[in-house]
Amino acid sequence: MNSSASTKERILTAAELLFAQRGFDGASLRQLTAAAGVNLAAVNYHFGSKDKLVEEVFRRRLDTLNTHRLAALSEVAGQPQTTLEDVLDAFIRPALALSSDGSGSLFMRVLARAFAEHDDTLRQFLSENYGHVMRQFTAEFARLLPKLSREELYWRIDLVTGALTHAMSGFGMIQRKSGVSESSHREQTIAHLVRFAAAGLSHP
Amino acid sequence: MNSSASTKERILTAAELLFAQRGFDGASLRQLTAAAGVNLAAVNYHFGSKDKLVEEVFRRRLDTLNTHRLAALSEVAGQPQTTLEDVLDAFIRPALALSSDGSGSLFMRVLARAFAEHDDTLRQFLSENYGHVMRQFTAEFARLLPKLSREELYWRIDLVTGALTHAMSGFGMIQRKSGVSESSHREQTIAHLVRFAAAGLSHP
DNA sequence: CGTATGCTCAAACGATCGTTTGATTCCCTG
DNA sequence: CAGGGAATCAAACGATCGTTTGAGCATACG
Repeated sequence: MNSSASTKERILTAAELLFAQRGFDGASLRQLTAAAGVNLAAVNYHFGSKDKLVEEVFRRRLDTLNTHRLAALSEVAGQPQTTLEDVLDAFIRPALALSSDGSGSLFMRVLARAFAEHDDTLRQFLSENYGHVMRQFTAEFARLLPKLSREELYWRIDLVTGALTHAMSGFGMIQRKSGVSESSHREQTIAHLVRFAAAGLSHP
Repeated sequence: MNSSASTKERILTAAELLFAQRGFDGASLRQLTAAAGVNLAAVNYHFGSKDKLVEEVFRRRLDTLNTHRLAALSEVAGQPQTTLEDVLDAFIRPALALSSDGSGSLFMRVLARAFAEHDDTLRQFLSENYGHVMRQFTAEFARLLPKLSREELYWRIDLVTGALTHAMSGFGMIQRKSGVSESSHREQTIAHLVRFAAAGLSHP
């Protein structure tokens, strides 16, 4: 099937699918390696352990996602004419671009699971490797919403994060009407999410 | 009968804690029964299986939660002077009352896990026992937001649901300042969530 | 050609899982 | 007080888990 791809890539792709469908505990290495068409021992050979494989699944997607997010943010951050919607667009658009890129949509489901799991090891891994992204966006939100107290801002960002994670984890299931192109459907979705988040962040 | 109810209750309480901490798959019946101080076989004796136990954990909380939500909704639904904030209060207040009631706060974490898991069996169970509540609230939202299309309304309700689930699942972790009573802290939290949800639902 | 190296393979490891069993204890009722 | 169903118990069941092993295969280099 995908015999052209490397063994590591096939494992990562199959892991992303099964982790999204059955969770990290629910997906066994035997199901996983069978779906990838590789030997059972290949996971421990190439990744060391199942936990390391989980981290690699995150790393592969988050590296590109955060690069795109920071690139988009750097184009609007600190500039006087920048609006709240611009910053939110920089945060949301790369995630939805990932969702529409082949199997990447499954990754948002995996990310939503990681949020629901309150596993300390996984949270620490995510915080260490990608906390700086949220910090940069938070700083820009604080600049654009100077009337909000720090506590109030954190509250609203947390609520927006929950809404966006919830929505984007189910994005693959939202059927677009026939006659509407993929890109225009995505643009509509981005507009929905950006307006909702802007209203939730900036309401009096 | 009384001693069996005690055993059942202790199992349910321990299950709620461990399901919130480690997930449905992650929490084993041996950890669970040890924490409850009962024999391993007690789960299968009283509930039939682990899956039935999971359903009972949901049923115990959702029965009272839904009753309180519908009771609060019936006091404001359909009346001309009712505001969007009133309906949201009827939805949010019972959930936070549950959260501050002893170990009930853990249940919101369990509920957040159930949302993240896309398990069909669990979703069907929740839909059967929970669906009519959301339908009644949705009807009232539609009445108060007549300018929104059906599709747009569903979008916003889904986003609000994600935000509230995310926030309330972490409610137990939010430290209230010293000198602030439990009830006033809860009132502040309710006010935060209601205003955020109202802004997200009703923005132009 | 010979051999070293990276990779794949079937097989087995010990641990833990949910569930079942059969004996034993408890408690209510006649 | 005696009998019987409900509840609890230790123990074991088969299945499945993540991981390890050591032999076998491939390709590249001296």
